Amino acid sequence: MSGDVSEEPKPRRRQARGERRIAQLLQAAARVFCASGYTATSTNAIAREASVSPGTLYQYFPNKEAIAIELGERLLNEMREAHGQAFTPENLALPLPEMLDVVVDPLIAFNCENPVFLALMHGSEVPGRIAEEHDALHANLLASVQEVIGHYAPGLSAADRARIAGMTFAIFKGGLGLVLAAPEGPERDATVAELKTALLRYLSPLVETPVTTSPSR
Amino acid sequence: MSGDVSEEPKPRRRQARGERRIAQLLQAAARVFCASGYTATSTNAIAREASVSPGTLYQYFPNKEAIAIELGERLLNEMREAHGQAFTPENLALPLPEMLDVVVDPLIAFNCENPVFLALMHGSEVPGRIAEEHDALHANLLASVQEVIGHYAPGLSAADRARIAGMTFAIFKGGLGLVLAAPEGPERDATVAELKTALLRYLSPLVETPVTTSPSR
Amino acid sequence: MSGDVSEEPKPRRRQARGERRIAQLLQAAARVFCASGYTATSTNAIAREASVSPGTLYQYFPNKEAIAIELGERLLNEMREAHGQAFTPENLALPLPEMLDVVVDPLIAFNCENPVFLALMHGSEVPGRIAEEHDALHANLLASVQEVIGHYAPGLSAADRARIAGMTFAIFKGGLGLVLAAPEGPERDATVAELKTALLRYLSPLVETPVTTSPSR
Amino acid sequence: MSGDVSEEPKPRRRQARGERRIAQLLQAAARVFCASGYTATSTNAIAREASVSPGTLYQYFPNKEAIAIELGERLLNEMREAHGQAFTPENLALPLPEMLDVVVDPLIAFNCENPVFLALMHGSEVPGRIAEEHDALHANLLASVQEVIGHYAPGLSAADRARIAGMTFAIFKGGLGLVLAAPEGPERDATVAELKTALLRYLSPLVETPVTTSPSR
DNA sequence: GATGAATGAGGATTCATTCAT
DNA sequence: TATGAATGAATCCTCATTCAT
Repeated sequence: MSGDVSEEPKPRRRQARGERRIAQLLQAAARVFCASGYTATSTNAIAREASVSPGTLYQYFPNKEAIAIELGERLLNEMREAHGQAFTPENLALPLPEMLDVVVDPLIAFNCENPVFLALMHGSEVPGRIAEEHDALHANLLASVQEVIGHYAPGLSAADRARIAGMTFAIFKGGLGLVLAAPEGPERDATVAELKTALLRYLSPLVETPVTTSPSR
Repeated sequence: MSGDVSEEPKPRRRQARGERRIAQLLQAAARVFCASGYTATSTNAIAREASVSPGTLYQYFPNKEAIAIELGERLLNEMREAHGQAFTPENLALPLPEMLDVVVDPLIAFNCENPVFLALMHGSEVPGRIAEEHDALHANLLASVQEVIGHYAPGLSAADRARIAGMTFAIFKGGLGLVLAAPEGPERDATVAELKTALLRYLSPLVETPVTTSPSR
Repeated sequence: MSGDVSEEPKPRRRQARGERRIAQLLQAAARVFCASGYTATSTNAIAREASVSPGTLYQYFPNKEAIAIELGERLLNEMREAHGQAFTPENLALPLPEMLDVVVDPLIAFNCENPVFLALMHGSEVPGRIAEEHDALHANLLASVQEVIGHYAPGLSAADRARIAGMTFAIFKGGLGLVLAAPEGPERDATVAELKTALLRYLSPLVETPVTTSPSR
Repeated sequence: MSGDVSEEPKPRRRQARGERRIAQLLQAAARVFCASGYTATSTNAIAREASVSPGTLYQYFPNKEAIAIELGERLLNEMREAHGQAFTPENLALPLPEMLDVVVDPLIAFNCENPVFLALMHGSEVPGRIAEEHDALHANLLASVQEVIGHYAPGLSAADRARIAGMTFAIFKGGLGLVLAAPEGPERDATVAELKTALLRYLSPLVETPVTTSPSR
């Protein structure tokens, strides 16, 4: 790991160059996916957007699907790195409204800067069925939501938790779409606030507090 | 020449045949849209599914867009005819929870029988931007939601009402996706219940009643 | 021819009806050929222009080619009937300039009223090779020109006469195109005059007169 | 990095290959246009004739029109390069008969070697109307003819010159068709001679010479 | 006869993917 | 590695022609 210095420089440079190419291609893909949707995006268009030849694209990705998968993974990691502290024990100890602020705001911010994220999750657009390339992303995020739900409502059955997490995630995705569609500025802010309101209203009753007024469930 | 009976049969039959063909094509299109998504669906695939030659398809529709539009319109009308009584004055006079039962259940039932409906609304998959062919459908439904919202919360500003209607519709669409993804049976029923819960929790605080039970906002 | 009256009425009517249909179709074809050219014209377009179903068209003509052929033949006959007296012995006895007036003017007039004629002769547009459907028309007219040439210059060898007739006809067709392209009015008239001048200049030297003014050959 | 030799070969080769492909496609197009006429020619047929896939054709030309345009331009340039000296001051100073020899012969020779030229000018076959893709070619040549006419008959009004140039060009095109239709050998030669005769006879009277015998105009 | 629905091969064009350079 | 030319299957759509009514 430390020793063999003589042989590595070139590979490293190559790897570095390769990494740069990959990043370049993924960014281009992100832009084109956003502009045209995943299905309607052609690999040639991605290559063109990346100012690279189609051959080069295929040197790094076997096909369009692989690009979507890699892009999704990277975004997920990036999100985790940037805002992963959202799910720290301290945050999870916060009361629900505060937790939502701390967790949802950065999530939305991240998605505003990376609108592909939602594009990838809408994925192959077939409602109810999610294509392989977008599945991992989806499953991953859903798992996080489940975890949080489980934290705030530990008494739920696995099925209930899954269902509630699914609904929460669905609300979030739907609201996120509205947020991204709103023009930046007060309108978008209001939409964000509305989304948080919706989530709060949906989730509050689940939180087991000593004094619950409405046993709505 | 004598009675005006002799002339009608043929045109009528023709029209009937044409109507049947159109229906057949639209049903085929519905199936293929559901299976592959709107964008990825080819007109040839629709023709094949309808056991018809491509030329025949083009005798009735100038292009894929037109199929989507016609399909959307018909579904909308069908829905209105079947469950249009949902928005009767009597129903709008019901308390929110009952109204949701009366309105949402048939809507969901309709969508379970016509899953294209959601596929069409997800439309061209680019989040935030809705293609022409799906726009009308979307706008139409959104208008209905706005109306209902306005009915239950007449004091809202136009902007607020629009935002809330948008969020309500988004929640509905998201939940509907979950419902359609759930296998028929108790799981689907539970998902439907969950969706109604979500909508109820989101909308209850808007209802201006003297005595509000849950001061969640 | 005289007796059998009882059976004919119906067939006759039928034939009459058929003739009307055929005329209607040919007129429609003429219009469409003129507007789009022979090759680019579809049989469906002809049927539509004739306000008739494609099936009906094919009841009278086996294919597009047959339409062109029949149209050409009819035009030729019409032309002969209307202006066939052009080639009477008296006219052929006229001096060349007068003959040209008497022959060319009606020809051009006829073509101005029936611009398909030229469209059909340009035919399948492959220069030098003339498709079957337009060949007969061409050959027929060329034969007439040869006859006239032979009349005015009886001393020519068959080959010379054929060549000169070909060139004469080519000049006429070329000039006719210019005439049809010119807007009706003085410009068209001038073009007609120019065409006659060209023909006269080309043909004068062939006329064997004792005193030839221009020894250009 | 040291000499600028290392970088050029590839681009150059690429360009050379591209040029070769374009040339190959244009030659193939020329052959097919000649054989079937412009309208009836399909891009697939051109690709097949060029032993190339349809995709390759579309890498170089956006559509059939572009092929015709490029082909026309190249032929025009080629013609100008090969026989452009035709319109030198010296030639224009020649008496009409000699000028025709010097100008028409090479023109015809060029067209015999490139019969597409005429096919392109006959163009979209609708008499009187010339499609965009063939218009430039036509206009260009017509302008040349006008220039020459203007040189030999400077006293003409613009309208007269235009009309005479049009007629001259029409005669030339018509005669050229006959030439191309004639089998190579004495028959073709005779046809060429006949065409020159026709042009000479048509144009001679225009030439303002001190002693004109027949003021036919 | 007349209709117009139906066919299916064919045309223009695109695109994921491969390959020689 | 990088290029971009090349491929050919697949798309959308048209059209000559046929056929049931």
